[in-house]
Amino acid sequence: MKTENVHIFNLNGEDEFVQIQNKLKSKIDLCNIDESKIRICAGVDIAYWEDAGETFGACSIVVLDYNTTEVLEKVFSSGKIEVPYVAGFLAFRELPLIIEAAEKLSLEPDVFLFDGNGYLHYNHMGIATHSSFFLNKPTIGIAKSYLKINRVEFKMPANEVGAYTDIVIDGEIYGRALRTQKNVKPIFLSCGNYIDLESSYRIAMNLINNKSKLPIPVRLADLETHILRERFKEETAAQ
DNA sequence: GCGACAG
DNA sequence: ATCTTGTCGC
Repeated sequence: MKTENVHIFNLNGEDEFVQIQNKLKSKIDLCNIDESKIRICAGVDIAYWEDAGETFGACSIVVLDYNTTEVLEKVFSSGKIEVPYVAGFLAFRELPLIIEAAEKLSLEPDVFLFDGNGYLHYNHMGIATHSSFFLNKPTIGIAKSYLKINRVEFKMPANEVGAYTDIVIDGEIYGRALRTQKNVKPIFLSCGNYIDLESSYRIAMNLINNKSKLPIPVRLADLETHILRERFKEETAAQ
């Protein structure tokens, strides 16, 4: 699948990162979507490892039939990670591998689910939102831990599958603490882009089974990156 | 110096 | 994210 050429690479420092975020932020469109038109969905994740003092990563995108959750396609990419992890700038670290993998897709997913936040971000520009500008598709953010913004804590949702509490910061809904399994900590859902929160919620819940608290596409991508890491670890170490 | 900190 | 064994709870 073809990705949009949004320049974000070869940037110098966090000041330029913020400039890019501000520029893209103004183009965010949390529009309503027609869920009945969703046929295929995708999960995106990255795993890391160290070798000779350098950091490497493997990205996996797993494409599923939205209705049957049958796996339709898997693509990956791997390589040296050049950008350090800094909370708030995850996209600049992970996007190169994500784009490389997305370019290998023969299918065009109707929606992408990311391991990380979207609109629930200091600058509304978490990885799910930022990625949408390359993919030109609706995206959803699924984080496993809470990113606190302006010292606002989230309210723990009821202990029932599907229960949630909205995360409101300065009067604006940023995302949702969502219970996808009973007796399991909630996940943190937010719009990526080109989609509304209610649709994001329904899509995420439609992709939950009793195997994981994560939506199936994200969970499968997570598992896949671990397999890829074992494979590439040996290949890079052998050289 | 200390705490915060998506992945 | 990753390093890692046992162990508490349903």
